[in-house]
Amino acid sequence: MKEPTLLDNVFERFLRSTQVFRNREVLRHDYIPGNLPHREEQIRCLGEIVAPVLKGSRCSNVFVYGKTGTGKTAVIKYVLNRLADKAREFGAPVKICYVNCRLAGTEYRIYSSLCNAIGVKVPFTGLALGEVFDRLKAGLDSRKLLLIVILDEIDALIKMRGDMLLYELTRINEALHYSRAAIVGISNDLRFKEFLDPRVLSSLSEEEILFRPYDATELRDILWDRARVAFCDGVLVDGTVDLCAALAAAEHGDARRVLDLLRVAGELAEREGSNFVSEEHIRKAEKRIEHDRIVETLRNLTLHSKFVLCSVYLLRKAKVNYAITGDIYNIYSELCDQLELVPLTQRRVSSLVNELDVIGLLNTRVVSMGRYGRTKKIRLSIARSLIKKTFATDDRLGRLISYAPRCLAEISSGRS
DNA sequence: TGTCCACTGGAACGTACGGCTT
DNA sequence: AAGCCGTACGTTCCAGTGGACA
Repeated sequence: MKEPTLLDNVFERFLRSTQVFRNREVLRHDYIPGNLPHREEQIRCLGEIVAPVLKGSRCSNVFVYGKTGTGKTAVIKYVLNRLADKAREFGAPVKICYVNCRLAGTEYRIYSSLCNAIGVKVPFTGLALGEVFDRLKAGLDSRKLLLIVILDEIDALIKMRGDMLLYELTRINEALHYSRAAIVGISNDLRFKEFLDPRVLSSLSEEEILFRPYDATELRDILWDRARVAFCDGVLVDGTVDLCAALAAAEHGDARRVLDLLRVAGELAEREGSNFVSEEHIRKAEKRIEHDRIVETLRNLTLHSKFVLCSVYLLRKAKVNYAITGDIYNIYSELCDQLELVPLTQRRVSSLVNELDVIGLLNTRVVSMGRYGRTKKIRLSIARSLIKKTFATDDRLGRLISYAPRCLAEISSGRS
């Protein structure tokens, strides 16, 4: 008989523990529920816009915008899935193609997704953009289809590549004789319209639908809807759902975030072997999500940004109240020397400090110290322990975390 | 009131690289 | 395969800045 391993024990405990989730998939971002509370108006509006395709006419282009987690993608997928069902029922030649522009990345890949959706084969690469577009038009016309193209995160594409693709797509019907295409553009950025050519804008925005953020009451309804399916009966203690909703409402009414919060809280309860999810679990989940976000951000920094952050860390460790650009640059250069790397210029390091400020790892403020010049006061805005823990696992940075810079004594004598 | 410090941050430019295009 | 192009990353240069200090 084999001895049970550590992992066997983990699995055993999991299987024996009381069940928290009935169906945790319901809490994932990509799950499309059968009911979308507080989006009835948008559903009806989009439904009315796309309905003409059931009678063989082209529908208007639609421009949908709203912040992340306001239900744009879910509503559109929901409505167009239903439309596709109805179209099959009535034998209408409708084809729907969903493309996430940010994930697709290039115009070529977007065209090639559209080609694949209507059954036109194109190589992964190698063709001129114009050629792929021509094949799309030819393929579309020969199949006599009503194509609805959903371009999600369209703002990401425009910012990266300009609006050429949208210009071509909004004019595609001029080149078609037997088919018609309509575009549903989805944008997270409300100012995105400013980037568009007026001709593209007027064509794309034949109809517009706005998704405003959910408030706490609406988030609570959404959450209850999902929670009833996701969790076993009696698992959610009174007040947990309300707390989740309140926390997320305070941060721009993002429904995705609230679902994450509840899922992670449930997982924490599950691991503890608890048979209910309490407010305590929600608080822990919030900390866990924030912790994971910071660790992920730290890991993904470039080497030099890590060095800059490490310099601020070392200053803070030496009890220096605040750092200024010059100090940080001195320590940073010393760290580079240690690893035999050529340091970047102070100008560049100053930009890196700004970037670290923008992503919330540093807190900076431009100050004038009179005769002693104008500079920037820089502080850490995350816990020192988090940096230590994350960088300790890195070969090179692990050494630097415990390094004592020579210039530190001079700095700390002047400013502790 | 003018000087001076220690930068800030904009602009122009160079280089490397990945991916598109022919 | 090779050229082209856009982008990211970085450098160099420099005008501008706010307040202590003489």
